[in-house]
Amino acid sequence: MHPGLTIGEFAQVTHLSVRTLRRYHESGLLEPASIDASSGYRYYTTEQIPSAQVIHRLRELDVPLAEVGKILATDDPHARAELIAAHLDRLRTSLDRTRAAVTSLQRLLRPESGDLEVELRTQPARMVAAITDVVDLDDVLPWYDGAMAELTAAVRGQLGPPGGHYANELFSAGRGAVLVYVPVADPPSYGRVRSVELPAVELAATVHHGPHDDIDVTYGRLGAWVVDHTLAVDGPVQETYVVGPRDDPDPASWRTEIAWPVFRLTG
Amino acid sequence: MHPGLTIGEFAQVTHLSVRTLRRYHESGLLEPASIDASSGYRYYTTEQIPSAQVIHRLRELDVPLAEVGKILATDDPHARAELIAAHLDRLRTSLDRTRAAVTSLQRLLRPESGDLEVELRTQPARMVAAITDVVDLDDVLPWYDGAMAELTAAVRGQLGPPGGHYANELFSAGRGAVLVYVPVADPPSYGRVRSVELPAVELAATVHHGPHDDIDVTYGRLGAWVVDHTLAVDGPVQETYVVGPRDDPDPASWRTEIAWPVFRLTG
DNA sequence: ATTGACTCTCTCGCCGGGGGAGGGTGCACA
DNA sequence: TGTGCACCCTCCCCCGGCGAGAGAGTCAAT
Repeated sequence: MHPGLTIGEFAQVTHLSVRTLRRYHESGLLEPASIDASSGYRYYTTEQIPSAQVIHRLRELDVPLAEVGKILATDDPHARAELIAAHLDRLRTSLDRTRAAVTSLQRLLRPESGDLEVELRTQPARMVAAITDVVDLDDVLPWYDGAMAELTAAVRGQLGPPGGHYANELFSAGRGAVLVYVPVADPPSYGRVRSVELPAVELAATVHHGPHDDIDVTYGRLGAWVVDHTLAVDGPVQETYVVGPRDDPDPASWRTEIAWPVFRLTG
Repeated sequence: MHPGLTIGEFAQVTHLSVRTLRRYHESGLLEPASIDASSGYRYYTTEQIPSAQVIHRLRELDVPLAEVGKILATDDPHARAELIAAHLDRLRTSLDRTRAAVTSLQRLLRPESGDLEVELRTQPARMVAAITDVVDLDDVLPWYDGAMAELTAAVRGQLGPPGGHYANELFSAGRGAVLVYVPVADPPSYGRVRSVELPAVELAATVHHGPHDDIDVTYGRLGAWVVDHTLAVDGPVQETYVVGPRDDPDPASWRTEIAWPVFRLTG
C-alpha cells in the first residue's frame, strides 16, 4: 500500500519541524518506519505519533536528547518513571537556584549597606578529623552532606563548629580539592575519616549571615577588603559553619565564617 | 602603584572563570579598569566586583548576555527594574510551560484510553467577522487575546462560539497566517475587523477537553485518524472554542473543537 | 514532458560556555 | 643577570539543539 507519511505530513500532525524530525532520526530517537532505499525518503506511520509527542514533551522539559534516548530505550515502566523522576528532581533544584538568584539579585541591586567587618588573625595549627576529596563544583553539596554525615558519625567530643576548605581551582576550573573537618581532641581514622593537621595561616575572616545562595557576594566583599589592604589571597578558602543546618533549620539564621589565607604584599 | 587585580585574581574573588571574564570583556559587559597597552594584560579593581556579581546573577537567571548589557547600560533604576521584571515575567511563563509539560507528559505515559470520536462533515461556507494577521508562534497567545477582545467589542449578536484558523506553516516554520473570527449575521468592518467568507470545506473534527497545553496530543490523534482513513490534510487547522475562557474560568472544563480540512486520497 | 512542491545531504551560524595550542609577560630567587 | 615558572595573551575548535540555505534528486498532477 502507501509507504506511510512523508516527513512533511508527519511534521504537520505532530507539530514538530521537518528539520527537528531529521535530527531525531540521526540521533536515533525516532527511526522512521521505513526509508526508501533509492531516494532516501523517510516514511513514518501514525503509530509513531505518540513517541514523537513524548519526545516533544521531554524536550520541553529540557531533557537532553541523549537522556531522551535512554528513556525511550527503557522498556520497564518503573525504570522509565525513575529516569523521568530524576530529571524532574533536577528541574526542581534548578528552580530553587533560580529563586535564590532572584532574591539575591534584588539584594544586590539595592545600595549595599555598611562596611564589612573583617578580622585579620593568625590561625594556629590544629589537629582535626577530616575527609578530603577532589570533586566537581556541581557535586560539592551532596558530597558535603555525605562526608559530614560520615564525620559526625565517626567522631565524638566535638570541640567546635565544623568547617570546610575549598581549593580555588574548584571555582576557576570547576573541579578541585575539598576538605571537611570537625575539630576534636583525638581524631579517629575510620572509613574516609583521617586525622589531619591544619597548618597555621594568616587569615582574613568575616561572617556571612543567612543562606549560602548569597555567599559569593560576601566572598567578593571579603576579596575587596583583602586587596584594599594590600594583601593577597594565598590558598583555599576556609569556611566555618558557626551556625549551620544542624543548629538551626532556618537558613536565615545561619552564620558562616569565610576566610582566605592571605599574605602581606612586600611593596 | 599597583595597576589593579589581574584577571586571575579577579576571577578568584568573584568566583567567575578567567575565560568567562574575557568573554564578558569582549562582549562589552565588563570592561577591565585598565589594560596594559604593551602586554594586553587586563587589570580590574575591587569596585568592579559588584558589577561582576550582578552579571553573574543575571546569567544564573538565563538572561542573555545582550540583555545583561542593556540592563547594565541603563542608568535609571526604574527602567532597569522594568527590564529585570520583564525577564522575571518570561521566567514565570516558562515555568508555567514546564508545569504544563510535566502534567501532559504524565498523561502521555499512562496507556492512552479509548478511541477518538471524530466527525467527518462538510462545513458550508459562511460569513464571519474576522481579524487576520501573520504572527510568530511565540506571539500567538497574546495576539489572540488582543484580537479577540477587539472582535467581541466590535460585534453584537454572536451566532455561536468564536474560532481560529492557524496555517500549518505556523507550526512548521514558526510563523504563519492566523485568523480569528466570530460568527455574526451582519459582520462589521471596523479597526482590524473585516467581514470574511470562510469557504466550504470537508472537515475531520474532534473535541479536545481541558486546557490547551495538551492540545497537540489531540492534534496527533486526529491526524492519525485522518491518515488511517485514507484522507489527507489540506489547509489550516480550524479551532472552535465551544467552551472557552469567557464561558468558564476553569481550563479543565474547556471544550475546543479542532478540525483539519481534508480530502480523500484517490487510490 | 514539464512544473512545482517536496525531499535529500551538506555546510554554516547562533549562544555561552570549555579545551588546548603557541607564544609573550611578570616576578621571585639564585 | 639570568632562569624558571606561573600567569597572561590571542586564536581556533568543540559542544548541544536548533535554524537557514545551497544544490541536487524525487514524486505526482497536469
